[in-house]
Amino acid sequence: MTQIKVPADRVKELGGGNAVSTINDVARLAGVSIKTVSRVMNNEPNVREETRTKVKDAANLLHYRPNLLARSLAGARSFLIGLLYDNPSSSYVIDLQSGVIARCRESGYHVLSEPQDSLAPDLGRAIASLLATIRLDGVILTPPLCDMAMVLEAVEAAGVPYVRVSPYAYPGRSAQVEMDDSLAAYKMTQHLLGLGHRDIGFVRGHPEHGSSHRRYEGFLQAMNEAGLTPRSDWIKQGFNSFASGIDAAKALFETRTDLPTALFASNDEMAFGIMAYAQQIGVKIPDQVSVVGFDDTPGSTVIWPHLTTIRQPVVDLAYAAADILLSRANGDDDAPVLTRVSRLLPFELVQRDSAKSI
Amino acid sequence: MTQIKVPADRVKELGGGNAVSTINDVARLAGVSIKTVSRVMNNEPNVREETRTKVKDAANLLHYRPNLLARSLAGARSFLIGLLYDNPSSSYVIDLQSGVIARCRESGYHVLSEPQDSLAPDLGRAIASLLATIRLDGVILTPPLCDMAMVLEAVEAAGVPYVRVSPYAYPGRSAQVEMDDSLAAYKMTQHLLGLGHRDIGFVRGHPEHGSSHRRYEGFLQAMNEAGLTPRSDWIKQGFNSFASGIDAAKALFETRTDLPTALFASNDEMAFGIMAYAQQIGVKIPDQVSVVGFDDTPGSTVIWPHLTTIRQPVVDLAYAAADILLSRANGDDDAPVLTRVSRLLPFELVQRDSAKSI
DNA sequence: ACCAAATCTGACAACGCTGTCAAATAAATA
DNA sequence: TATTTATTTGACAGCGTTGTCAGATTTGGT
Repeated sequence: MTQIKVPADRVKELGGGNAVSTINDVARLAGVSIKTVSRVMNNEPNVREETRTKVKDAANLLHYRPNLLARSLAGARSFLIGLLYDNPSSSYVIDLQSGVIARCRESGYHVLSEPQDSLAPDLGRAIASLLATIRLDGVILTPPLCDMAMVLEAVEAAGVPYVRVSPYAYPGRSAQVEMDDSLAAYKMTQHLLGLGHRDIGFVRGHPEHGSSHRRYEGFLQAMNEAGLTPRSDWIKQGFNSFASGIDAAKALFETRTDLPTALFASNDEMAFGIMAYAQQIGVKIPDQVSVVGFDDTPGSTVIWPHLTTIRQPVVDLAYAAADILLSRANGDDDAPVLTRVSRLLPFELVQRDSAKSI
Repeated sequence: MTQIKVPADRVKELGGGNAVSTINDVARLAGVSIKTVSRVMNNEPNVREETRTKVKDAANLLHYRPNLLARSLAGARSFLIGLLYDNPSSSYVIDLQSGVIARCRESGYHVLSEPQDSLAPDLGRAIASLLATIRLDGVILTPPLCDMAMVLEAVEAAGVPYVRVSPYAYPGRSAQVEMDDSLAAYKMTQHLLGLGHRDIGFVRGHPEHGSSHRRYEGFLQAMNEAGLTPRSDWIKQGFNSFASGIDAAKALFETRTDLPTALFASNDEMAFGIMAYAQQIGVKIPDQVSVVGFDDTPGSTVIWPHLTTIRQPVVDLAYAAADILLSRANGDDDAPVLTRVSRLLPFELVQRDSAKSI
């Protein structure tokens, strides 16, 4: 296979040693021009098969890896994707990051993690500055950043393609990936109904969060379709935190007699709060009250009983987001339609032990 | 202040428009050479104050940001730090990442997050390849990667400075940051002792994990110093998982009569398992048995009662690791001593509700 | 065997910046 | 004032790639 006839010791001299070898080393060893090496490394057409193997062999011999920075500078692509986020839960961010990185690796891309302060007044400038400093091939925006005009404007002004994950503001303004929060809440409610529950309470999520409204809608719809009208004193406003779950539980359980048989919390954290409080005052879960959450955070298998909840496909969402960016960056550049694609990913209702039939 | 006399419309023509402006635009606008602009942007000495402001004004006017990629290619630094990790818990990784990013931002650096598969046989090659592709200015290695010979060799071969976070293998081989696991376990045990406990059990951590041994040592030392000999049937081997915590609890609580009054789990996850099982079989925590953990994972304030545990300064550790790298990269390049520095950071015993006095 | 059309290949100029070194200018000294 | 010395500036050559375009080679059709 190795068709190169070069004295073995020449290899070292050409860069096989400690220093990283460059395209020039490979070209010299293979006896071709650097441009041809470039063609081979980028799988470009119009290279004779014989030449191609010659170059590949030389590259392998020298452990040659094209320098990403040089490629970016010379070419149109930077092989860098930016992930902009602002702190939601750590597991959310990590899942997001895993998904993005997984997809990026498939295409030789790398990921720059750039947490931002969504409360900073100069957020727009910070992002503009970032994008001016590093010409990213794409940016992935997550809540709450993906719903902020300032952010969208900065990214658009820089002309960098972007995808939003689970956005709720400015629909249709960009490509996006999401799951159907409303349907998931609908299904969860149906699940509770199927378990025989009729007296179902709901703890609403943070009103600033788009998904909170969608989840509540899904709940209402399922109830309506079952011919049930939720009791208003069993609907509580929470703020997605453990503490607000406790508060909601306090209010809900005030009268120790007139209790709902099931409680649907708009996110896991609040469900944890409810369960903690219930345990404190001796309300048995799920025997007296079934509790379900939403998100499937790591805590849901730590708490006892394990929480029945909705698993968001965060990794997949992130993978899909990166995929949109990369298939645009690699393949058809002339597919502006892709810019506005929207992908809807399936969720999963994971049944554990915090809800049981009545 | 603005000493530039250029017709306003010229600004646009020079790059104030949509396109990102380059060092050439600034040089032209300021009426100096690009080298002088470079000097100003890098805060190099030997530039007249007048010239400096002239350049700065021009740069501001054009919203000029030096292109990181070009800087890397031309200069000796890449302004990129790599964070290599392999999945421990998501909160651990996120904390790590936050700390690294925080420090990097102070110096205009960016972070490449590069999860690795520590079980992959070609891990060394993967890392070598990464380092050949992107000339990183430094790499941060976390457990378990920081204890693998293959990894260290790859990084050393590439000649990239690196810092290890909480390593246990190959002491002294590199710069490192860590906390004193042994001392922390010692203090926690003393805390339990101070609460009046004498019958203390211990659930050991994963034997492959260096910190597991240190934590156990700290426990033993405190017990010894108190003149106590731990009962061997109250020492259980766990594997850092929730499930192994349950298993340990099962064994420990088998005889419902002869129970320890306190249980020290080598990590939070196992403590959660213990608490879950205890709750199941009706053992009251902390009334009958006090339980403490180690790590202060997010779950510890979700579980009820909230867990008394040791807070690892993960963010600070990561910050310190990046700091070592950056002070080397920026300041004294001729400080090879720095290469082997070791920083020990303080932990914190956080008292919550899962342990009470006897 | 000859010419046009494909198919390969290479020279060379970017990309945007930093490093080197020499030239120009200002300050200090005699 | 004439020199020497320190300070400030700029020209220019890279850094390791890709893009452009022209030249060389092969292929296909008579």
